[in-house]
Amino acid sequence: MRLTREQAARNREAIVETAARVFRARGIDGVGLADLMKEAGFTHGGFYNHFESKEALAAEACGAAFARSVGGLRAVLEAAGPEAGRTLADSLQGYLSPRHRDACDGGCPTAAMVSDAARQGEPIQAAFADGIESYLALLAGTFAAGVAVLSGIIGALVLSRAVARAQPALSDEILAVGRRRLSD
Amino acid sequence: MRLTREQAARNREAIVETAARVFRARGIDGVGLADLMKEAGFTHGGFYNHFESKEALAAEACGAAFARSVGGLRAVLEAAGPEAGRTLADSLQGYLSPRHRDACDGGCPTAAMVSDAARQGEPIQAAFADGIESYLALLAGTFAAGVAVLSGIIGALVLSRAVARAQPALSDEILAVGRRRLSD
DNA sequence: TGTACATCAGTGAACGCGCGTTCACTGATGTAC
DNA sequence: TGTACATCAGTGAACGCGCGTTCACTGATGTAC
Repeated sequence: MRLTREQAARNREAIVETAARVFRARGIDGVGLADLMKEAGFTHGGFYNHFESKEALAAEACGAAFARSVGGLRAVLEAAGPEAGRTLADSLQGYLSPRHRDACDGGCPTAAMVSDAARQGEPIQAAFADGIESYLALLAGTFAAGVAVLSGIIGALVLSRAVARAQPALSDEILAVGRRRLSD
Repeated sequence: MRLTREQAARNREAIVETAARVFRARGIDGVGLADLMKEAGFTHGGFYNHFESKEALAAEACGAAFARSVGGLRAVLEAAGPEAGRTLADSLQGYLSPRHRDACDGGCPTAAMVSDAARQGEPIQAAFADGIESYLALLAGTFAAGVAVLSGIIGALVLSRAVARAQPALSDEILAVGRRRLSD
């Protein structure tokens, strides 16, 4: 049953991508390795052929989620690739859209996992710190301006998600106010 | 071993208060009922004498945490009780202090549990919605102004917590920028 | 007011289940000759 | 280039453990007479 090195690497990557998705949707502690491996198309026994521990995978998955997310923002700013027509303003409006609110698994890793991150150890928080620093550097000219924008949109998004099931109208209003503030 | 009604009510309250504390610190899914009951001073078998399920307790504990938190803010605004000397500005500065960042268990329940809340069902999100609406109503004259203030401070606090263990200096800077913005 | 009994908040053991992790095994790939 | 063997990414069962929840039991409180 031994696979080619290329296939093994592809399988490993599939596990990381799956983890990046399900950890955002259900939380790092909310997903078991058996479930995760099944979702990636494997049995769970093989997990330790690729990763030292669940925490190691989680750190890598957070890193991958941030890399993709930061890459998307960078593409918009450079007006390159498939994002050529989009502006930063479009991206920020999209960030505070009901669509993004309702799709944690492909969205901003910070918004999806902040309170998890606060309880995790150094390896996972390091992935967050790298990602957040990249955002801050890209978002505005100064550190302070970056913090202002990032805190505002993340705060509004997490608030809207925290009340979405109980008070959908309140959730929508919070997003709408956030979007309106961005265009000032 | 039957207790007086008063004692039973006090014990129940102790469980709720303990839950409000440990759920904020370690997450709702991060604490088991056995641990929680032990911390409150009981064996875990008696849990179901007081609550229908862990989720029911969690909803009540979130409600209690919000009630205390909102009550504190209201006391400041009315300049009443032991908070008579504090201003709203003091409170907001304190919200973005390293002290509040490092003490999830007694602090703002929204900041401590937002990403948990996003994954929970209606009963828990209802407690969040009530709490957040109270904050919005108290914080500023208009709904939009309330959303702006609340998103900004919650966003900054959760960001600072997510990177605190990996990059303490970055965490401090995020808080400092947040505080500076408040005094503009 | 005093007695007899039902109530119920505790205790502690147990339930089935899923968790992260380990392990013996398989068999095609990769390597050494 | 062909053959023999070591490597290792898979499989599937098992490990001890803690989870939420249930239950039989205890004995002081609360209630009915």
